[in-house]
Amino acid sequence: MANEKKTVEQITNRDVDFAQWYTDICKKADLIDYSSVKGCMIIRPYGYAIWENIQKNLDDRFKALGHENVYMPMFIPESLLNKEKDHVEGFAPEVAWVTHGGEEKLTERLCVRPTSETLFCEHFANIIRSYRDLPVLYNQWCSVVRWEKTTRPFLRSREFLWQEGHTMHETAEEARAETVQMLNVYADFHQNDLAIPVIKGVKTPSDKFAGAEDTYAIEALMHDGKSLQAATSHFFGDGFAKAFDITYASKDNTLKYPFQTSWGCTTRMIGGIIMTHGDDNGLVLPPSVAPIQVVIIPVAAHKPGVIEAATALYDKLKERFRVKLDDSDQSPGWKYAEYEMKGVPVRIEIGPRDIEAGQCVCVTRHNLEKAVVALDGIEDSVAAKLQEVRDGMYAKALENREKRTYSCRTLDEINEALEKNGDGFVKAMWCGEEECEDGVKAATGIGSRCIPLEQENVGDVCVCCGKPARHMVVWARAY
RNA sequence: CGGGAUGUAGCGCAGUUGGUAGCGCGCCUGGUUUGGGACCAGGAUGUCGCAGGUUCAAAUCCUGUCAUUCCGACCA
Repeated sequence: MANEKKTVEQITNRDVDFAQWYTDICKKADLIDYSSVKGCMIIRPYGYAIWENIQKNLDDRFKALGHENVYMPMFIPESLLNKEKDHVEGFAPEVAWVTHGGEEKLTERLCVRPTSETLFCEHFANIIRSYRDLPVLYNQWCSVVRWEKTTRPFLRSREFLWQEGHTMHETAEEARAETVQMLNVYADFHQNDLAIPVIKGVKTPSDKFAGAEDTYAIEALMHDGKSLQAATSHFFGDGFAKAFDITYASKDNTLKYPFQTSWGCTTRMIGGIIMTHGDDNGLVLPPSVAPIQVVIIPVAAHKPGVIEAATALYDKLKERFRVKLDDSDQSPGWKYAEYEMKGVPVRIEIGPRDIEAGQCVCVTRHNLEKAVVALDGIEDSVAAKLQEVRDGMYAKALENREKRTYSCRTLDEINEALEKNGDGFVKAMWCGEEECEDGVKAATGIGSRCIPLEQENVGDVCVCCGKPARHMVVWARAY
């Protein structure tokens, strides 16, 4: 009986069917539910709470750097979307159109924003007059719509939540510095808060954002060896400014075009958390964004003093941590499994034996190790445990990435490495020609992810054509 | 967008040659339990994804459609 029950609630083994495992976690950890429209997911309270924590953390970081939040409309008139040529070409195939208002056909159809560059540009043209108006440092939290063909929860949904920063600067240098600064914010957030190691790099020209001069990105390697673009930061130069006629009077009293950036990250990061840290027991959440950082489970709760001790513990911890006391009448074993599925970083068990001894049992989610901890000074012990979880998670993720990173000099070496060790990051040299980028993809199935900012010399010639190499590129299969 | 698979109770599934729907878990009530998904007894829950069609009769056969999922091509 017990076995049957376990089977019903169990998730697919991660290493047996990674895709199915991922989907199971999304549903069983109560992160999402499906709606009746393809690719549009319902983010449930537990999933949304993760997003809120991500938002809070990043929003504080943005504001500390002088950015202000704004809100733009969700509709873009077709003529406005069409103003920048590369931009339209990039997004037109995947926008959703509004053609009617009530029963009446609109004279001009409106697209549901797939991104808001055009709206920001239209607005910037109206508000930027003088060099004194610069820089403009805006950000917006909203949802955007892209009519994807293949959809997956968090990783690729037709509507997704994100943040898009849009800034305007006097000089190209200043805008470029902003672009890199924000890339670093994302990288720091991923590594320190999400415990996800990332590679910072520049996209190859074929992989740039539609309308950007340079696209920077951070790439993270998931447990199955596929890469996830976790955030992007774009340097626009003055291309959009020219297309939208945004000018300002400079100090020398001449009209100039400002330089622009945009940068964003999405609910996709939640998918990244799942695929980087999750295991066969379910989700594993980084303490920094976990809706519940500590769960307290009273054991033998009916025995005198147990609930009182658990409540006292809860009161002690709640000032410093997001803590939950589960005093429901489920069995302790059920609760252990439940909060493991939900990825709660630290679990505290407290029963009669512990109370007697003035201690509790502390279990860290990422390695399921149990430790006996004194109730005296428990706040600091829990803080240390949470740090231990974050560090352990990072180390584990980094170890997986190192294990799956291959330096290759030839296409054959790439195929051999992937064949032998499975998917991962391939470091290989590139001449800079798009034909060779395509050539690598055709010969090995992996694509260029980015040109890392930190370059290494893996060889002197292009892995594809053998001509002199210009960059070391990281290649991988991607989500 | 192409190829495969799947839609029956909240979840996992069964349902034979067409005859009007069942099992396990969960849920509710009562009791006993409680240190790794407890046990006993009783109870409630369904337009069989949706729309057409064939038939005296459709969960079952046919057509269409929507959604989920996997594999490719495209994209955060």
